[in-house]
Amino acid sequence: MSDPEAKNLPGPDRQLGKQEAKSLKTQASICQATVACLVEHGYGETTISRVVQKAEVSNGALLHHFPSKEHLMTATAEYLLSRTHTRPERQPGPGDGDGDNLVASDLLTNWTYFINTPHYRALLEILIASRTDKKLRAQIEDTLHAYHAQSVNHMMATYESASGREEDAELLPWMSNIFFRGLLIQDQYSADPEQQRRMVARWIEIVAPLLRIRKD
Amino acid sequence: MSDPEAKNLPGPDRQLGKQEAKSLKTQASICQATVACLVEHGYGETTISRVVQKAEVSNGALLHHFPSKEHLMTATAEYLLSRTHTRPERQPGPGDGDGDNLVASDLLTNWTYFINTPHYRALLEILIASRTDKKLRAQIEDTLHAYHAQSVNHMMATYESASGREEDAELLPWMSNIFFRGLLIQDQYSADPEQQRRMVARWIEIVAPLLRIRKD
DNA sequence: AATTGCAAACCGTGCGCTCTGTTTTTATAC
DNA sequence: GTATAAAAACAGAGCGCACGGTTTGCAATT
Repeated sequence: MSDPEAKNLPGPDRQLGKQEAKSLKTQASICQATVACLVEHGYGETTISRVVQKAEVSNGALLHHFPSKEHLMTATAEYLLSRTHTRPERQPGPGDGDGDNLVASDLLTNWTYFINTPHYRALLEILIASRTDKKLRAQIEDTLHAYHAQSVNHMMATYESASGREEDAELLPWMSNIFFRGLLIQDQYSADPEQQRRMVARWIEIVAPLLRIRKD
Repeated sequence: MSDPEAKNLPGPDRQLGKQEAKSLKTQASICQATVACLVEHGYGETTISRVVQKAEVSNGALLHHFPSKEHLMTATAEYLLSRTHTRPERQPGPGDGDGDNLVASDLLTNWTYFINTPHYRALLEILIASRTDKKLRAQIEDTLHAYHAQSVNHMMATYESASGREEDAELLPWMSNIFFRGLLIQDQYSADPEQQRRMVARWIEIVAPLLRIRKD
């Protein structure tokens, strides 16, 4: 039983005792359950008792870690964003020689592996709810603004304008995000995946020639 | 808004007695109050009691006309759609000679006087809620599908492709709608109206050359 | 007389949240 | 090492409240 658990790992991971480890584990499983409920039932029907059931923890456990529903949602949003910041990097295919195809495949990757995913759907549920739920918004808006700023910075570091307009480098990627988001909302009630794919393709076809990947 | 024991008169305006007139008036004021609540508080916080308070009617009156919250929302959606189908027709300005400007001004009109309005925001609230609220969706999806079909028809009757692709006539106006919708959702938590205006302008600038107004 | 339009008290349910108790871990004294 | 206390991690019954919806009553209209 003599376990000197003082494994001084260098870096951000400190020595974490048994309690801390278990705590983090349950928190993670609660957040995952929240994500699942958001995807399956939407924000309005995501109740604490449902999350508790899904995560197979007790009511008390959840409220112990997240003292209110807003805290739970904020934590879940941060959980999602932390798993999201490491976007899948563009994998240049064999035939991607010129800049157009690079941008196009990057945008398509963004849609396929970043936006059109359960994780992003869950995040979008929280996002949409936070527009009108004032208590939630008060809790979460700092997180969302930070994410927004980071996204914009990432875009401007990745792209530059190929159309002769400097502003396009910031505008067009962000507009793509907005369009993709609109698609995600749209498709639920007029579900035609083929039409959706065509719209994504057309959008990329239009926007890609106006951008190129920044070299430096 | 169904009329159970209709007098089966051919004309749209029938003789309506005092009760019927009062009934319609109350229904309209309830729907207007619902719209106001949706815009101000969102779907989740739009409760029956709040609508009752706003409309200055009694609880019983509301539930008499709309036997459930879903019925109320469906009726409100139909109310909004009926006021919306008569979109403001394009008013060609003095300098709108060529087709590009016609399409551009049409799209801008669509954004300014149709989408970026309280009415459309309210409709969008119902739309978004109906994705995940199953009871609401069961009530309302026929209405929404009919609206969707009508919108597409209207588009295809209005525009034709100027890019050499037939599909653009259907695709691009619909993509504009989706983009505008995404903007509407976006702006609430990263409110920058100037940026919003720039995005609308840029999108129109990109899309307008690919379309032209159908002549026949 | 019968129906409709409306008023308002009332009720059942489910939600977020509190409260109390129990077990497990950790810090401290010996 | 052992004893002990403090604290943290749960578990679960239960509470207050607001919401959607029901019921009853009544006056105006037909």
